[in-house]
Amino acid sequence: MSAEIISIPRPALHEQVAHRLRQMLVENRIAPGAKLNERALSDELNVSRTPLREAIKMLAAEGLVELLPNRGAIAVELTEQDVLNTFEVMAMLEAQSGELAAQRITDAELLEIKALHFEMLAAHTRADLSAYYRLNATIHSAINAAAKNAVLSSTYKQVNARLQALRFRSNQDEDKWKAAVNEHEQMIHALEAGDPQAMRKVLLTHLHNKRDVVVAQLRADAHSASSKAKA
Amino acid sequence: MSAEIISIPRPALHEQVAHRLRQMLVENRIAPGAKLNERALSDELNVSRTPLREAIKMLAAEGLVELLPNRGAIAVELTEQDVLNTFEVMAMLEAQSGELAAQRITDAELLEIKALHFEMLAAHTRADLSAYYRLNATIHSAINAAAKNAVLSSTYKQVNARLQALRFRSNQDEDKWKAAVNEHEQMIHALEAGDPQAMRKVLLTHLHNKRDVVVAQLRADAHSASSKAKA
DNA sequence: ATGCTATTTTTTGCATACAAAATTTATTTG
DNA sequence: CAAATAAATTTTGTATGCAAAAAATAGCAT
Repeated sequence: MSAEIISIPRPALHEQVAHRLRQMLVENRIAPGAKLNERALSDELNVSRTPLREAIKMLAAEGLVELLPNRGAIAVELTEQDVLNTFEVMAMLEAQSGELAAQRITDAELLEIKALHFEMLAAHTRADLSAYYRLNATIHSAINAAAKNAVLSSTYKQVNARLQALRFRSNQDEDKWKAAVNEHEQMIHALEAGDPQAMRKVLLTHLHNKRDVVVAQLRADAHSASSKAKA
Repeated sequence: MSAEIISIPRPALHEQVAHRLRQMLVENRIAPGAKLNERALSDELNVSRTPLREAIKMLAAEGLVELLPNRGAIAVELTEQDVLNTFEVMAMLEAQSGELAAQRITDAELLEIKALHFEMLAAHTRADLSAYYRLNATIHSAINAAAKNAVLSSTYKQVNARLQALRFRSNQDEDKWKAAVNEHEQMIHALEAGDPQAMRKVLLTHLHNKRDVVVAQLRADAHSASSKAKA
């Protein structure tokens, strides 16, 4: 019997475009509230408007852009209340993921999370912010994957995506960072111990703190923006 | 100052089409696993393929259809494991909604939920299954709305949509129904008492039971299908 | 008949064309 | 000069056309 021939055809254009648009949104190359001009984007991405529009519709369903009838799409602009609401949901998704992961994680998965944790410490030591955030996100994804629930994972990814644009800029101070690292270590202990409730608790704390950092940053940004406007 | 002129333009075609496709999927007019033929659908819905394809992309992002590269889209077919995973997420979303609702519900919202509850009893008494399911869904949506978290609501709606096609058929027996009604009454008490933990608990039980009903139905269907195939 | 290959047909994916709506610019009027 | 209005431009929304891929059919060999 021949092995299944898995052709890996490059993803469809609308998928590629959706991917690139997500990146642009997360990296704030498209600012919150900014219009997504179809002609400009199709020029920039070298595709026709058809797959571009299909991608935009997907992002709208994901909650990353807002569709204005006859006026195209804009990047979502989260109010502080939106951010709080989103964190309320994220906290619950992470708590549940952690709880399930503590019950279902395999040894290999746990080892990988430990390894990622050290890599994250390395990135922080090198002051490589980009790598640090990437590894942090990867660790949380790994915990999620360990929960062995695809619906939970996809829901998590989708809600989390809305916050990525914010966290990309949020720069926490040394104390907050130490607390975060401590919480990550507690997570690893809880996973090792197979203690779902401990896992839930530390993740709720972790998300709570993350929320506070992001909201503080948000307020600082809003303030500097308004004083800039005055000047 | 003139009042804001709110033109209520009929929604864009791709929205209408998405809505109708969702309905068709929920009502099993498009069976799980069935192909969504673009030409056939655009004929049936009297639209060109462009808005149809945009709608399909939205449904894909919502998890209602699956996109097969170069082979179009099919209605998602949930395995039993998928159903269990989905209920695991739904239970958590409902539990959290209920917990928040118990803290945030207004008197008016509570009264409306009570009214809906009696309407549901009426529908059941008349053996009006369709109205019964609709009212049941409306009550759960109302609890959700009372949680005052738009992100939670939209997430809830999206995950719930995947189960609608299943529940549409699931016919519970009298005992199960009495238990469900009892749980609904407990919910109302918990909301009145403003008791988040009681609310969480009863909703977890409620979803647990719903899951069992649906899974049992699913297994019965699978069995009758396979014995039919044999004959 | 069965399995394989070639040909036709269908279907999807993408680009383009056209119509309708919104936005911008120009013009007019007080 | 400001406000209002009208014309021009841009932008979105939808339909259609064409190419590539997949599916179905037909033909052929064993």
